[in-house]
Amino acid sequence: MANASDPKETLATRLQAAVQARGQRWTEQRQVIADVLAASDGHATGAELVELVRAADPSATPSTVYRTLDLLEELGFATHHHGVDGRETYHLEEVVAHGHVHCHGCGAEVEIDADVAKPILAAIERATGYAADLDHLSLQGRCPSCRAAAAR
Amino acid sequence: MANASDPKETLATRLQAAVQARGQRWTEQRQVIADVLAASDGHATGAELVELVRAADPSATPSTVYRTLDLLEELGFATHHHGVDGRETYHLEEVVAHGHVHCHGCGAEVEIDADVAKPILAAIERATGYAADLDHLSLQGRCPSCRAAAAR
DNA sequence: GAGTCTATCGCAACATGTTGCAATAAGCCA
DNA sequence: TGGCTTATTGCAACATGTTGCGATAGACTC
Repeated sequence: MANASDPKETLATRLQAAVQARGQRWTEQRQVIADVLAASDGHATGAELVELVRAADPSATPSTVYRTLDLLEELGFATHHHGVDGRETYHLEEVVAHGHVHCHGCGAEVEIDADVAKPILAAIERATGYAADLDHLSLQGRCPSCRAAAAR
Repeated sequence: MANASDPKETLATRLQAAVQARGQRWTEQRQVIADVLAASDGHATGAELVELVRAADPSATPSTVYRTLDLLEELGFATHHHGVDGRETYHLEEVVAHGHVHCHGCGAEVEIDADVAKPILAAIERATGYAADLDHLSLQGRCPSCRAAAAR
Protein backbone atom coordinates (compact mmCIF):
# COMPACT_ATOMS: atom_id res chain seq x y z
CA MET A 1 0.00 0.00 0.00
CA ALA A 2 0.87 3.72 0.09
CA ASN A 3 2.46 3.65 -3.33
CA ALA A 4 3.78 6.66 -5.21
CA SER A 5 0.54 7.83 -6.84
CA ASP A 6 -1.60 7.16 -3.75
CA PRO A 7 -4.88 6.93 -5.67
CA LYS A 8 -7.05 7.10 -2.58
CA GLU A 9 -5.81 10.55 -1.64
CA THR A 10 -5.98 11.89 -5.14
CA LEU A 11 -9.53 10.68 -5.79
CA ALA A 12 -11.03 12.58 -2.88
CA THR A 13 -8.84 15.59 -3.54
CA ARG A 14 -9.53 15.75 -7.25
CA LEU A 15 -13.20 15.12 -6.69
CA GLN A 16 -13.40 17.91 -4.17
CA ALA A 17 -11.73 20.28 -6.62
CA ALA A 18 -14.08 19.24 -9.43
CA VAL A 19 -17.16 19.60 -7.24
CA GLN A 20 -16.18 23.02 -6.00
CA ALA A 21 -15.19 24.16 -9.48
CA ARG A 22 -18.83 23.64 -10.45
CA GLY A 23 -20.01 25.77 -7.55
CA GLN A 24 -21.16 22.71 -5.69
CA ARG A 25 -20.39 21.76 -2.11
CA TRP A 26 -17.97 19.41 -0.48
CA THR A 27 -19.48 17.59 2.46
CA GLU A 28 -18.56 14.94 5.03
CA GLN A 29 -20.78 12.42 3.25
CA ARG A 30 -19.11 12.97 -0.09
CA GLN A 31 -15.72 12.51 1.53
CA VAL A 32 -16.87 9.20 3.03
CA ILE A 33 -18.33 7.99 -0.25
CA ALA A 34 -15.17 8.95 -2.15
CA ASP A 35 -13.06 7.06 0.39
CA VAL A 36 -15.22 3.96 0.18
CA LEU A 37 -15.14 4.01 -3.60
CA ALA A 38 -11.37 4.51 -3.64
CA ALA A 39 -10.96 1.59 -1.23
CA SER A 40 -13.07 -0.71 -3.40
CA ASP A 41 -11.43 -2.49 -6.27
CA GLY A 42 -13.48 -0.52 -8.76
CA HIS A 43 -16.32 -3.01 -9.12
CA ALA A 44 -19.13 -2.69 -6.62
CA THR A 45 -22.89 -2.85 -6.81
CA GLY A 46 -25.01 0.01 -5.56
CA ALA A 47 -26.17 -2.04 -2.60
CA GLU A 48 -22.60 -2.95 -1.63
CA LEU A 49 -21.55 0.67 -1.73
CA VAL A 50 -24.52 1.70 0.37
CA GLU A 51 -23.60 -0.93 2.93
CA LEU A 52 -19.92 0.08 2.99
CA VAL A 53 -20.78 3.74 3.33
CA ARG A 54 -23.17 3.02 6.17
CA ALA A 55 -20.48 1.00 7.88
CA ALA A 56 -18.19 4.02 7.71
CA ASP A 57 -20.93 6.50 8.61
CA PRO A 58 -24.17 5.05 9.99
CA SER A 59 -26.01 8.31 9.49
CA ALA A 60 -25.68 8.08 5.69
CA THR A 61 -28.79 7.10 3.76
CA PRO A 62 -29.19 5.24 0.45
CA SER A 63 -30.56 8.29 -1.30
CA THR A 64 -27.43 10.26 -0.45
CA VAL A 65 -25.20 7.47 -1.69
CA TYR A 66 -27.04 7.08 -4.99
CA ARG A 67 -27.21 10.82 -5.54
CA THR A 68 -23.50 11.17 -4.91
CA LEU A 69 -22.81 8.30 -7.27
CA ASP A 70 -24.84 10.11 -9.93
CA LEU A 71 -22.75 13.20 -9.30
CA LEU A 72 -19.52 11.20 -9.71
CA GLU A 73 -20.77 10.00 -13.05
CA GLU A 74 -21.67 13.49 -14.17
CA LEU A 75 -18.17 14.61 -13.28
CA GLY A 76 -16.65 11.67 -15.13
CA PHE A 77 -15.13 10.05 -12.03
CA ALA A 78 -17.17 6.88 -12.28
CA THR A 79 -19.44 4.96 -14.59
CA HIS A 80 -22.06 2.36 -13.98
CA HIS A 81 -23.67 -0.40 -15.99
CA HIS A 82 -26.37 -2.95 -15.35
CA GLY A 83 -25.19 -6.50 -14.83
CA VAL A 84 -26.91 -9.67 -15.97
CA ASP A 85 -29.40 -9.55 -13.11
CA GLY A 86 -30.16 -5.87 -13.64
CA ARG A 87 -28.23 -4.75 -10.56
CA GLU A 88 -26.14 -1.64 -10.92
CA THR A 89 -22.38 -1.99 -10.86
CA TYR A 90 -20.17 1.05 -10.39
CA HIS A 91 -16.63 1.47 -11.71
CA LEU A 92 -14.09 4.05 -10.75
CA GLU A 93 -12.82 6.07 -13.66
CA GLU A 94 -9.31 5.10 -12.56
CA VAL A 95 -10.00 1.57 -13.66
CA VAL A 96 -9.33 1.44 -17.40
CA ALA A 97 -12.43 1.32 -19.55
CA HIS A 98 -13.61 -2.21 -20.21
CA GLY A 99 -16.68 -4.23 -21.05
CA HIS A 100 -17.99 -7.49 -19.69
CA VAL A 101 -19.17 -10.76 -21.13
CA HIS A 102 -21.17 -13.21 -19.08
CA CYS A 103 -21.56 -16.92 -19.89
CA HIS A 104 -25.10 -18.16 -19.33
CA GLY A 105 -23.80 -21.71 -19.33
CA CYS A 106 -21.38 -21.66 -16.40
CA GLY A 107 -21.99 -18.14 -15.09
CA ALA A 108 -18.41 -17.01 -15.70
CA GLU A 109 -17.96 -13.29 -16.16
CA VAL A 110 -14.85 -11.97 -17.87
CA GLU A 111 -13.71 -8.48 -18.70
CA ILE A 112 -13.09 -7.24 -22.21
CA ASP A 113 -10.31 -4.70 -22.26
CA ALA A 114 -9.89 -1.95 -24.80
CA ASP A 115 -7.53 -3.81 -27.13
CA VAL A 116 -9.75 -6.86 -27.35
CA ALA A 117 -12.83 -4.71 -27.80
CA LYS A 118 -11.43 -2.62 -30.63
CA PRO A 119 -12.57 -4.90 -33.49
CA ILE A 120 -15.95 -5.36 -31.80
CA LEU A 121 -16.54 -1.63 -31.55
CA ALA A 122 -15.37 -1.23 -35.14
CA ALA A 123 -17.88 -3.86 -36.28
CA ILE A 124 -20.66 -2.12 -34.35
CA GLU A 125 -19.80 1.16 -36.00
CA ARG A 126 -19.73 -0.34 -39.47
CA ALA A 127 -23.02 -2.16 -38.94
CA THR A 128 -25.04 0.53 -37.15
CA GLY A 129 -23.17 3.84 -37.43
CA TYR A 130 -23.14 4.07 -33.62
CA ALA A 131 -19.96 4.76 -31.68
CA ALA A 132 -20.52 2.26 -28.88
CA ASP A 133 -19.45 2.83 -25.35
CA LEU A 134 -16.97 0.28 -24.06
CA ASP A 135 -17.99 0.85 -20.45
CA HIS A 136 -21.55 -0.07 -21.28
CA LEU A 137 -20.66 -3.10 -23.34
CA SER A 138 -22.27 -5.90 -21.39
CA LEU A 139 -22.68 -9.08 -23.40
CA GLN A 140 -24.14 -12.47 -22.72
CA GLY A 141 -23.31 -15.65 -24.50
CA ARG A 142 -21.57 -18.96 -24.19
CA CYS A 143 -17.90 -19.26 -23.26
CA PRO A 144 -15.59 -21.51 -25.28
CA SER A 145 -15.67 -24.41 -22.83
CA CYS A 146 -19.45 -24.41 -22.54
CA ARG A 147 -19.66 -24.30 -26.33
CA ALA A 148 -17.34 -27.27 -26.56
CA ALA A 149 -19.41 -29.14 -23.97
CA ALA A 150 -22.62 -28.32 -25.85
CA ALA A 151 -21.12 -29.48 -29.15
CA ARG A 152 -20.41 -32.94 -27.75
CA MET B 1 -56.07 -8.55 -37.91
CA ALA B 2 -56.93 -12.24 -37.65
CA ASN B 3 -54.37 -13.23 -40.24
CA ALA B 4 -53.68 -16.75 -41.45
CA SER B 5 -51.28 -17.90 -38.73
CA ASP B 6 -53.33 -16.30 -35.92
CA PRO B 7 -50.42 -16.01 -33.53
CA LYS B 8 -52.52 -15.20 -30.49
CA GLU B 9 -54.33 -18.52 -30.62
CA THR B 10 -51.24 -20.51 -31.31
CA LEU B 11 -49.19 -18.95 -28.54
CA ALA B 12 -51.57 -19.98 -25.79
CA THR B 13 -52.18 -23.34 -27.39
CA ARG B 14 -48.55 -24.17 -27.97
CA LEU B 15 -47.63 -22.89 -24.54
CA GLN B 16 -50.24 -25.07 -22.92
CA ALA B 17 -48.91 -28.09 -24.78
CA ALA B 18 -45.32 -27.32 -23.78
CA VAL B 19 -46.24 -26.77 -20.14
CA GLN B 20 -48.21 -29.98 -19.92
CA ALA B 21 -45.52 -31.92 -21.75
CA ARG B 22 -43.22 -31.07 -18.85
CA GLY B 23 -45.71 -32.39 -16.33
CA GLN B 24 -46.63 -28.88 -15.28
CA ARG B 25 -50.06 -27.38 -14.98
CA TRP B 26 -52.15 -25.11 -17.14
CA THR B 27 -54.07 -22.50 -15.16
CA GLU B 28 -56.40 -19.59 -15.72
CA GLN B 29 -53.62 -17.17 -14.80
CA ARG B 30 -51.25 -18.62 -17.36
CA GLN B 31 -53.91 -18.33 -20.02
CA VAL B 32 -54.42 -14.67 -19.16
CA ILE B 33 -50.69 -13.94 -19.17
CA ALA B 34 -50.23 -15.71 -22.51
CA ASP B 35 -53.10 -13.69 -23.99
CA VAL B 36 -51.68 -10.41 -22.73
CA LEU B 37 -48.26 -11.22 -24.05
CA ALA B 38 -49.66 -12.25 -27.43
CA ALA B 39 -51.63 -9.01 -27.61
CA SER B 40 -48.55 -6.92 -26.86
CA ASP B 41 -46.25 -6.00 -29.71
CA GLY B 42 -43.49 -8.11 -28.25
CA HIS B 43 -41.76 -5.36 -26.28
CA ALA B 44 -43.07 -4.76 -22.77
CA THR B 45 -41.48 -4.10 -19.42
CA GLY B 46 -42.26 -6.31 -16.45
CA ALA B 47 -44.27 -3.57 -14.80
CA GLU B 48 -46.34 -2.99 -17.95
CA LEU B 49 -47.15 -6.67 -18.21
CA VAL B 50 -48.12 -6.81 -14.56
CA GLU B 51 -50.46 -3.89 -15.10
CA LEU B 52 -52.00 -5.39 -18.25
CA VAL B 53 -52.51 -8.74 -16.59
CA ARG B 54 -54.13 -7.12 -13.58
CA ALA B 55 -56.43 -5.20 -15.91
CA ALA B 56 -57.53 -8.51 -17.42
CA ASP B 57 -57.68 -10.33 -14.10
CA PRO B 58 -57.57 -8.17 -10.97
CA SER B 59 -56.88 -11.17 -8.77
CA ALA B 60 -53.49 -11.77 -10.38
CA THR B 61 -50.43 -10.74 -8.38
CA PRO B 62 -46.99 -9.57 -9.52
CA SER B 63 -45.29 -12.67 -8.22
CA THR B 64 -47.48 -14.85 -10.39
CA VAL B 65 -46.77 -12.73 -13.44
CA TYR B 66 -43.01 -12.75 -12.93
CA ARG B 67 -42.94 -16.46 -12.19
CA THR B 68 -44.94 -17.20 -15.32
CA LEU B 69 -42.63 -15.01 -17.35
CA ASP B 70 -39.68 -17.01 -16.00
CA LEU B 71 -41.46 -20.17 -17.07
CA LEU B 72 -42.00 -18.78 -20.58
CA GLU B 73 -38.30 -18.11 -20.81
CA GLU B 74 -37.41 -21.59 -19.64
CA LEU B 75 -39.66 -22.99 -22.31
CA GLY B 76 -38.13 -20.75 -24.95
CA PHE B 77 -41.32 -18.77 -25.63
CA ALA B 78 -39.89 -15.46 -24.50
CA THR B 79 -36.68 -13.74 -23.59
CA HIS B 80 -35.90 -10.72 -21.50
CA HIS B 81 -33.09 -8.23 -21.27
CA HIS B 82 -32.33 -5.25 -19.10
CA GLY B 83 -32.72 -1.87 -20.73
CA VAL B 84 -30.58 1.20 -20.16
CA ASP B 85 -32.33 2.02 -16.91
CA GLY B 86 -32.10 -1.55 -15.61
CA ARG B 87 -35.79 -2.27 -16.13
CA GLU B 88 -36.66 -5.65 -17.55
CA THR B 89 -38.06 -5.84 -21.06
CA TYR B 90 -39.73 -8.98 -22.32
CA HIS B 91 -39.87 -10.18 -25.92
CA LEU B 92 -42.04 -12.84 -27.40
CA GLU B 93 -40.15 -15.57 -29.16
CA GLU B 94 -42.30 -14.89 -32.20
CA VAL B 95 -40.53 -11.61 -32.65
CA VAL B 96 -37.34 -12.33 -34.51
CA ALA B 97 -34.19 -12.24 -32.42
CA HIS B 98 -32.66 -8.79 -32.27
CA GLY B 99 -30.46 -6.57 -30.15
CA HIS B 100 -30.76 -2.94 -29.14
CA VAL B 101 -28.55 0.09 -29.22
CA HIS B 102 -29.33 3.17 -27.19
CA CYS B 103 -27.90 6.64 -27.87
CA HIS B 104 -26.93 8.45 -24.67
CA GLY B 105 -26.90 11.72 -26.59
CA CYS B 106 -30.48 11.93 -27.81
CA GLY B 107 -31.98 8.87 -26.11
CA ALA B 108 -32.91 7.17 -29.37
CA GLU B 109 -33.18 3.40 -29.18
CA VAL B 110 -32.95 1.33 -32.34
CA GLU B 111 -33.12 -2.38 -32.96
CA ILE B 112 -30.30 -4.40 -34.45
CA ASP B 113 -31.65 -7.25 -36.49
CA ALA B 114 -29.88 -10.49 -37.18
CA ASP B 115 -28.34 -9.50 -40.50
CA VAL B 116 -26.90 -6.29 -39.17
CA ALA B 117 -25.64 -8.05 -36.06
CA LYS B 118 -23.87 -10.84 -37.87
CA PRO B 119 -20.51 -9.05 -38.27
CA ILE B 120 -20.73 -7.79 -34.69
CA LEU B 121 -21.26 -11.27 -33.30
CA ALA B 122 -18.46 -12.56 -35.50
CA ALA B 123 -16.12 -9.89 -34.14
CA ILE B 124 -17.07 -10.79 -30.58
CA GLU B 125 -16.36 -14.42 -31.25
CA ARG B 126 -12.99 -13.69 -32.82
CA ALA B 127 -12.00 -11.36 -29.99
CA THR B 128 -13.26 -13.31 -26.98
CA GLY B 129 -14.17 -16.83 -28.09
CA TYR B 130 -17.69 -16.27 -26.77
CA ALA B 131 -20.76 -17.00 -28.88
CA ALA B 132 -22.76 -13.93 -27.93
CA ASP B 133 -26.49 -13.91 -27.60
CA LEU B 134 -28.23 -11.52 -29.97
CA ASP B 135 -31.23 -11.18 -27.70
CA HIS B 136 -29.03 -9.95 -24.90
CA LEU B 137 -27.05 -7.56 -27.04
CA SER B 138 -27.84 -4.22 -25.47
CA LEU B 139 -25.40 -1.51 -26.43
CA GLN B 140 -25.01 2.11 -25.56
CA GLY B 141 -23.21 4.70 -27.56
CA ARG B 142 -23.67 7.73 -29.73
CA CYS B 143 -25.82 7.73 -32.84
CA PRO B 144 -24.50 9.17 -36.12
CA SER B 145 -26.31 12.49 -35.79
CA CYS B 146 -25.16 13.06 -32.21
CA ARG B 147 -21.63 12.19 -33.28
CA ALA B 148 -21.84 14.72 -36.10
CA ALA B 149 -23.18 17.34 -33.70
CA ALA B 150 -20.38 16.61 -31.23
CA ALA B 151 -17.75 16.83 -33.96
CA ARG B 152 -18.81 20.35 -34.82
C1' DG C 1 -18.37 37.06 12.94
C1' DA C 2 -23.31 37.53 11.32
C1' DG C 3 -26.57 37.08 7.77
C1' DT C 4 -28.20 35.16 3.40
C1' DC C 5 -28.84 31.98 -0.30
C1' DT C 6 -29.50 27.54 -1.80
C1' DA C 7 -27.18 22.93 -2.47
C1' DT C 8 -27.44 18.89 0.07
C1' DC C 9 -29.20 15.87 3.52
C1' DG C 10 -32.35 12.57 5.80
C1' DC C 11 -36.77 10.89 5.92
C1' DA C 12 -40.59 8.66 4.14
C1' DA C 13 -43.09 6.94 0.44
C1' DC C 14 -42.98 4.82 -3.82
C1' DA C 15 -41.53 1.65 -8.00
C1' DT C 16 -39.99 -2.65 -9.62
C1' DG C 17 -38.69 -7.23 -8.76
C1' DT C 18 -37.84 -11.46 -5.70
C1' DT C 19 -38.63 -14.91 -2.22
C1' DG C 20 -40.77 -17.92 1.64
C1' DC C 21 -44.77 -20.05 3.08
C1' DA C 22 -49.38 -21.75 3.87
C1' DA C 23 -53.65 -22.54 1.22
C1' DT C 24 -55.62 -23.90 -3.07
C1' DA C 25 -56.61 -26.49 -6.92
C1' DA C 26 -54.82 -29.05 -11.39
C1' DG C 27 -54.02 -33.39 -13.02
C1' DC C 28 -53.63 -38.28 -12.19
C1' DC C 29 -55.04 -42.82 -10.60
C1' DA C 30 -58.17 -46.21 -8.63
C1' DT D 1 -66.55 -39.89 -9.38
C1' DG D 2 -63.60 -39.44 -5.30
C1' DG D 3 -59.24 -39.00 -3.24
C1' DC D 4 -54.24 -38.00 -3.46
C1' DT D 5 -50.06 -35.58 -4.71
C1' DT D 6 -47.78 -31.57 -5.40
C1' DA D 7 -47.39 -27.50 -8.69
C1' DT D 8 -49.12 -23.07 -8.40
C1' DT D 9 -51.19 -19.19 -6.29
C1' DG D 10 -51.66 -15.08 -3.32
C1' DC D 11 -49.99 -12.83 0.48
C1' DA D 12 -46.64 -10.47 2.92
C1' DA D 13 -42.09 -9.22 3.64
C1' DC D 14 -37.91 -8.06 1.67
C1' DA D 15 -34.14 -6.07 -1.72
C1' DT D 16 -32.62 -2.45 -4.57
C1' DG D 17 -33.24 1.96 -6.44
C1' DT D 18 -35.76 6.57 -7.05
C1' DT D 19 -38.17 10.74 -5.89
C1' DG D 20 -40.44 14.75 -3.26
C1' DC D 21 -40.07 17.66 0.49
C1' DG D 22 -38.93 20.17 4.60
C1' DA D 23 -34.79 20.90 7.52
C1' DT D 24 -29.93 21.58 7.72
C1' DA D 25 -25.74 23.50 6.91
C1' DG D 26 -21.93 24.85 3.30
C1' DA D 27 -20.07 28.88 1.08
C1' DC D 28 -20.21 33.64 0.07
C1' DT D 29 -20.81 38.62 1.11
C1' DC D 30 -20.65 42.35 4.08
